[in-house]
Amino acid sequence: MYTTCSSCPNRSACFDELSINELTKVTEHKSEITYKKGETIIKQNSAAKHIYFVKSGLVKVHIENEDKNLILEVSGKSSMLGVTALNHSKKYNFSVTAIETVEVCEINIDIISNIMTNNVAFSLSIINELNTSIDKLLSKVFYLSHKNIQSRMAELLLNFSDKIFESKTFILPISRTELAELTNMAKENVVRTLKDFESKGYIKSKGRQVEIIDYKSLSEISQ
Amino acid sequence: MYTTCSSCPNRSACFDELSINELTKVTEHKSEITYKKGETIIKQNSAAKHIYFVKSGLVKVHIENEDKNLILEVSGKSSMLGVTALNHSKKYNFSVTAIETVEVCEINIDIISNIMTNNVAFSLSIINELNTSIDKLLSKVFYLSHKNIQSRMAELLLNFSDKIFESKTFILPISRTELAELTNMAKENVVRTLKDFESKGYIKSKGRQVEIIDYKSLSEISQ
DNA sequence: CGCGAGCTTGACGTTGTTCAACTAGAGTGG
DNA sequence: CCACTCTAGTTGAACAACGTCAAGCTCGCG
Repeated sequence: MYTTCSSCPNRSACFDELSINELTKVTEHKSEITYKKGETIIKQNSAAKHIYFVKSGLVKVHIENEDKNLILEVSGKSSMLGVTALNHSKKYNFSVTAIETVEVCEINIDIISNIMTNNVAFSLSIINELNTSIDKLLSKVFYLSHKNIQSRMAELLLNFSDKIFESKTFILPISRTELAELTNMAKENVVRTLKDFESKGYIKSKGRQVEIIDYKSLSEISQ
Repeated sequence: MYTTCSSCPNRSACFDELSINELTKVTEHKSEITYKKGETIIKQNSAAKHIYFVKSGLVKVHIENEDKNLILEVSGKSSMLGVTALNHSKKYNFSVTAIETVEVCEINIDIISNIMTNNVAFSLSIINELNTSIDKLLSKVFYLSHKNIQSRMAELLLNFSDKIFESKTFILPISRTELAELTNMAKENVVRTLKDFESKGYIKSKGRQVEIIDYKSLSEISQ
């Protein structure tokens, strides 16, 4: 289903700064693409040609490495991906992969750059977006250096519940192994920690199905 | 010693995008301030009123927390500090403290914002700057999640040698405790790791004096 | 029905932290 | 000038947290 950017309900916030003409220009130059689970949207270190916007579905943003992967975050609709390639290297510094069926709008980076050079409000909005990314990364650095596995898992579950699914019950969109890559722990410890939370009555879970029972306790554990 | 921004040898890269008039405007509105060791330049969570530029000396960028501190990086001349407060919260998301005598230029954030709304090239340069910060944070996330203490300490020493002091011999600008906060290890392990490197002939050290002897081995350890 | 990927469990080993005690050096007041 | 104190640094031993390994299990799918 084709959507014009001017009427897209899931567009990123920075599009609010565009004029009618600019929105039309973006609409004309964008491609809407559907990725299936497991397909690569952005490949780390490749030359940046496009900026991507998630219309629907969930993706994982991750750093690839010979021995050990690292998932930075799981994000969904209205996410803007690839803006961090707007530096002198012009390369993506992470990979993005669909973890379910995902609709993405792909816009040539030159179109975006061109609009930025003519529309300061849009540039400022991009700056705001980048600063949000920096905030997230600062939280991640804190999360990795100051929290134990219980705390990291609790925070992860609350994050899924609050930010991604907006519900106390949800289906984990990723495997145990990927949960491990997202929380920086061994996959065995993902299992053990989830079991522990269940035995303490904080959650109910079966396979990927999760229900948050005791939000307050999880919140305290996650600090 | 008063310097005009147009002739400042240590100014940040984004100033290259300013017109003569804009440089004059910044020069007229900036304050040059000297901070002594231990003095706070930016306080985390305070309302952002200024952007800071380091003219000389070293600062530590850190996140404060009740029980455990976290140093993000040590930076020196030409660093731009506080741009990440250009988001809707308008608060600094970290603290910056002088670790030696530091000369700083302080510019009102409204002056910077005003120039950004009139000069797209400057905004784009700020975007580039922010993307460099993001790259650094991505490296930090990787560093924290994938490297052991030996590897982290080796990387830190090489970073001081290559980036900050540009010399095989240097004097550590921070205490063992702060080294621990920067590498996310116990201060006891900072001591042990340094001793270990010395016993293996990778470095020579006495107090804060360090000499890199076997760059190659340290580089391998740090990956 | 059997295969395989992902999941689960327990035992064990390693890494790194914590604790407690000790040392060295710098600053202070008598 | 010498005791005194205070902080930073150092050391070893005990301990906890977490990862690794190996084996067994489950469930969807051909």
